[in-house]
Amino acid sequence: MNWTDERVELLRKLWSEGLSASQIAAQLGGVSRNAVIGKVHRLKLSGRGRSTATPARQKKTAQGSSIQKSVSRAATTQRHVTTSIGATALQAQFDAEPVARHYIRPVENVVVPISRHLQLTDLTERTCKWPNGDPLSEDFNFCGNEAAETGPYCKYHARVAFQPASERRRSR
DNA sequence: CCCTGATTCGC
DNA sequence: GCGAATCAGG
Repeated sequence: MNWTDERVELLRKLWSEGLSASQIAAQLGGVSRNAVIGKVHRLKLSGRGRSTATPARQKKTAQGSSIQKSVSRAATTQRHVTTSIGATALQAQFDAEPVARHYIRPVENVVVPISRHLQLTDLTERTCKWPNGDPLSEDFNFCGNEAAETGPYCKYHARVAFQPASERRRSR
């Protein structure tokens, strides 16, 4: 899979929108999240808004090769920045979301991979059975992507179904 | 355990 | 340039 102009453009867009590398990889298709991250770095747009302010690291010993123990941590200008990180009150303002407002909400804030339009009769044991839309509606369909052995859903839908806590960390 | 991005390095 | 493997952290 090459990085065509369109794909790079999409990558840029999604990345700037704050999507995670794995999500972007899922949308682009045919690439791993590592590929996305690698590309992001190559494009020099690693620092997005913020989220994982991971400090530069320096390790890694190639795969079972030489053991480079670079112990160069001497010249570290220690600065005691008086970070006044507001121990922000946990009470954020929760917008009261009337359930009856716009009830046809797109399911999740998580971007779904390809989302095919499979009908109920098209489902097999290996297809993700994540429902899209209103079951009573005509355009109701299923994800249909490859489902994991661990469940009826594909990797991404399984995530949105079972782990809302993990990613709620990052503020959209 | 799940996930995230960051880095290195062989290709 | 590409991305798997790995690392480091939440």
